[in-house]
Amino acid sequence: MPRSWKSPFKTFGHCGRWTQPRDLVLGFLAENRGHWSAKDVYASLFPRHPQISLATIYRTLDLLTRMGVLNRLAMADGQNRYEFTGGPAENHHHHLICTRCGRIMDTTDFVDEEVKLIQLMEDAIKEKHRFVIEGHQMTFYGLCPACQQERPG
Amino acid sequence: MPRSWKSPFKTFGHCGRWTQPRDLVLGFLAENRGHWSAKDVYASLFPRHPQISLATIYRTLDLLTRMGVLNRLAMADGQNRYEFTGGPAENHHHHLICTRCGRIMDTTDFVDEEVKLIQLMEDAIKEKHRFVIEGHQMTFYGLCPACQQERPG
DNA sequence: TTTTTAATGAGAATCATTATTATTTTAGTT
DNA sequence: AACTAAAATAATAATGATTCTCATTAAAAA
Repeated sequence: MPRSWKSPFKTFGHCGRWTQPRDLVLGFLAENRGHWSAKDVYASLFPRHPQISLATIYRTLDLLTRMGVLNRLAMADGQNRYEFTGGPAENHHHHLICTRCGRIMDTTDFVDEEVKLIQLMEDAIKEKHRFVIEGHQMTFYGLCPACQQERPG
Repeated sequence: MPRSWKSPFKTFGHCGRWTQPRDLVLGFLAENRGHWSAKDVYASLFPRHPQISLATIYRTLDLLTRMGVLNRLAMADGQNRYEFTGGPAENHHHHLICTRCGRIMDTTDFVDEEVKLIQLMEDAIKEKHRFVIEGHQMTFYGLCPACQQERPG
């Protein structure tokens, strides 16, 4: 029986079989840039695809992360969140996390300067700690605009 | 009844009542610099203080984090880890996390340059995103020396 | 010492994630 | 298009970290 769906994402590297659930999960994350939990993805797919199981969402998010297509963010509340990695151009950004409401914002400020410094740091770390670096993350913690109002001085 | 223990940590700011479990938890983290999970702390205290409950460890780690005495690290495996914040001098470091075995190493390379850049970034972020920054974290992911040997190619 | 009330211990409950297993699909082959 | 072997899935149980509940204990103040 022929498939009833077409994938625009089959060009990704080897990942076993490309199935409809995998396609839907990746499609959601590629088309909705942001930082999504497994439950977010599940809830977004549920109306049109109620048969897809939460376990499959987890498996797929893990697979796509291992493939480098998604980026996993460990949050202090114990939920992981995932974001579409994108091409090299849009790839490089960092996060602002509100310590009050948990909101995550992206920032791309001073990327050029940062890339230069990171390069220096990575070389030094490789030399000194014999640690081979594959990636890095910068996270700023503080208060988002909405929460600044609500917290007493 | 007089207390049977003396705290060297009573100088910390307001935190309600300073109790023996709180003292023991803080004592452990202050004297054993590293990145410890709640269970690590529980296991370390158990031999001499088996009556202290895991729930109290969690409550205390959270309290000390909110006080700024500890720093909470969210790990991808869903476990939080805690480190003693220390004074301003030793305060500033970042983490190397091995993506294979989970080992965490500290690094203090290029702190001066990094502090300068971070200051620029924070100002820009405050201006542009109206986000008030209280702290930041840099994390490098890669392979620790031991795991470089074991991973093929 | 008495009193007030925050903090604790024990264990149940919750929440995110992973494992199990029978069934369904994919993708390659006729 | 049908056949087949292996991979992936759905459903649900199991796990593991963390939080909650509540009766009891202990800290700090009077």
